Amino acid sequence: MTGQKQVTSSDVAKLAGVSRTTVSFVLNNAPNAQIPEETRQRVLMAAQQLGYYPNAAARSLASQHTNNIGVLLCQSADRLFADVFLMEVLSGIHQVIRPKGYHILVEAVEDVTAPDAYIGLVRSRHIDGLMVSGPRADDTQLPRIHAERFPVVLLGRLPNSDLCQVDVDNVRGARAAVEHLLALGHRRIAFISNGPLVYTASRDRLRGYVAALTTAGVPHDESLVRYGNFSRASGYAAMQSLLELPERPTAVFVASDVVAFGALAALRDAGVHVPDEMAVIGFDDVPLADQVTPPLTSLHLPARELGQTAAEILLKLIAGEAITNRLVSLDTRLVIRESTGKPGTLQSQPDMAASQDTR
Amino acid sequence: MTGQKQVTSSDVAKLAGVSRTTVSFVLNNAPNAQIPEETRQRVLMAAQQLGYYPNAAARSLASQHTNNIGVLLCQSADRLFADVFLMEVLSGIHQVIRPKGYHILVEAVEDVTAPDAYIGLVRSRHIDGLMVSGPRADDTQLPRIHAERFPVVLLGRLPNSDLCQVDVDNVRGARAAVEHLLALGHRRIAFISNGPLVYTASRDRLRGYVAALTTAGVPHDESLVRYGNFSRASGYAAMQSLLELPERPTAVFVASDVVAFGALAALRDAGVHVPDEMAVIGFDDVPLADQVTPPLTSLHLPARELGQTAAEILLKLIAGEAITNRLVSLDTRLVIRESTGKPGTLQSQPDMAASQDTR
DNA sequence: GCGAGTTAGTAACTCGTGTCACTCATACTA
DNA sequence: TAGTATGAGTGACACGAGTTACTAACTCGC
Repeated sequence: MTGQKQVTSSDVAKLAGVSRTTVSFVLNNAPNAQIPEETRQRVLMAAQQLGYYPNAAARSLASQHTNNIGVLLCQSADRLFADVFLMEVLSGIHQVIRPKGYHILVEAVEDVTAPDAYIGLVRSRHIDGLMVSGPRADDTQLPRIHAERFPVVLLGRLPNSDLCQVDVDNVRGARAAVEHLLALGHRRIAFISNGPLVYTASRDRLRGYVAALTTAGVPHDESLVRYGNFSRASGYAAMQSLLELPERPTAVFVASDVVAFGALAALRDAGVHVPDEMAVIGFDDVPLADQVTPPLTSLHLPARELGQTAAEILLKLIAGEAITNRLVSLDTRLVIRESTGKPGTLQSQPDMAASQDTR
Repeated sequence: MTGQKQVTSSDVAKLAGVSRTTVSFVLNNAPNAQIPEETRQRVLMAAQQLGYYPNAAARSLASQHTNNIGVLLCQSADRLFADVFLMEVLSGIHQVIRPKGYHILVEAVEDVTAPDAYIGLVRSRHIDGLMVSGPRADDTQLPRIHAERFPVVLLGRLPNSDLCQVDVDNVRGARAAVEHLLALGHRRIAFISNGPLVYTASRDRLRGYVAALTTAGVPHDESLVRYGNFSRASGYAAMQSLLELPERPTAVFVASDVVAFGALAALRDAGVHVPDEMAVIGFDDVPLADQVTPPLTSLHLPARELGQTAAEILLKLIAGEAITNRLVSLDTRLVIRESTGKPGTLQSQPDMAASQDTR
């Protein structure tokens, strides 16, 4: 297609006056072969001069590895948020993987349950390892691939699986959120979930909420719990419903920033002042969480770090190393803004590794 | 690494009782070879039964194409926005490319000016074509790759280049924004750029602003122009400066939503009501443009369509087809929200293909 | 029954690199 | 001097598929 004749290792060998084998040894720093510095330099010069780049396909064919890792995106319901989140994750993966000479093959799949959704990627030896973002329990290919001992790391939780998994510690994050509200003096704290409880993340965030209350000796009032569905609208509705309660909560933990935006809108429309009449804390710390009125206190997801650690694990798996810790949980970071009260106005009681927003 | 023995076409041939050549012919639907249906079925069954997937490397080596296309991200200054935007673009590319059997190799590069930044991807025949997002004029590899007649499509503008380019029509978009304000009756309209004028996009948006005013016979007042730098803070400062003018504008076109968020904050802090005392219109229509107070009227960037058209062009280039239109401009779409006034309250004068926000 | 034309299928070469096993000097040892 | 290391480098095969040029068998017309 390009019309350009490819420079091969034979050309380099010819120019350097050595055999092709020697060229290969020099360029790959073969540990066994002894090559005198003088020859080495001659080969390197020749390669440089000709602008030689080894053919990737030939190299893969011979060496049995591609230096590609696959990133499979099974986009979940919260698209909007997933977008920006995933780009950060990708960036983290890239950061770790590039210095080792790997490339990223991105694959999005609409229907993971299709029998041929992505197994071809693995079987055709397109990639050396696979990263699955948003794994699903009804994915039948994952077990098969795992059974073939193909390196796989999941970004997200998949219960009852012994695959390597990297995820955010949703329970601890939710706990931290509620503890922050408790530390500010709130006792009547409501909860709006990010999504339905079929999602592990939603379940875990609810669990963290309950746990924090229990630990603090605050009774868990079921009537203060509402469910969102990842959308702004669901947050609006949930908050409206909470406002109709005979005894209003003084604070609400919304397990998703986007849903929290809806809640904020509902509060504004109802003329309820945030944070004086109602403190609001979100989750995810989406990029524009500090742009709304009032700027939203939230829990920052370590997206880049998720990508990095997952990539490190995957590289180990590819190298055949043993993984000691198959379930990694990364901590969220509490970012305090104005929606929970101006810092310092109330009792400021540093409960966790909380950081002021410095964007 | 995986320990699993790969199924080869020889295995399939053996099982089907034919030669390897026949297997290849059947599986690739070779147009020349005549294969009776009965044999065809036998081969297909055998392949199916063994779970045969052709080895990608071997296939690439023999056929001289990889079925991979590279997407190079040269992240620009407006990172925050780029993230979500790029994911949309990727999605569009994927949509077009996947059905044709192509995969996406994502590569981010921090320093494009490095002599070896990404040319290896091309030279090593890792990919069949390249898409460059955010191309830069000081990129020295691009001309070299182009000279080798390697298929390349740019996402963005690169003046003085005969490479294929797909971009948003920033001039027309800006024009539409200002025309909307004019149609609402505004005459004193300020401008805040998204970034410094070294960026083509910034220059074009300014040009569109001036063009719209000129066409409408409104004199262009230089004192109403301010420059942002992609950040919220720059928008805040720019708007403050505009508010200090002896004769305030009644509307402002901010050539970036993020910068516009800053402007909105400045207006709120100054107690200026939007849109009654000051109409504000943004550009980009970032996902949370409808989440701020008041929801921001903006121009929607067709991110997915950008990816799609770029992908279509790249596929044509790879196939060796001639490209008639090397400079494609996609139109933005005016999304009217509350920051320019409730629709219908003033004279509603449909100026362009404006659509109500239906998110 | 014979050449021409078609059908069905294959042997053998190619793609470019990695790597094992082996050679040929030269240097060192006893 | 014979024998053995060691250093420097190569020949040849493997990797798995695409593809060209060819053959063998079979059909048809006369």
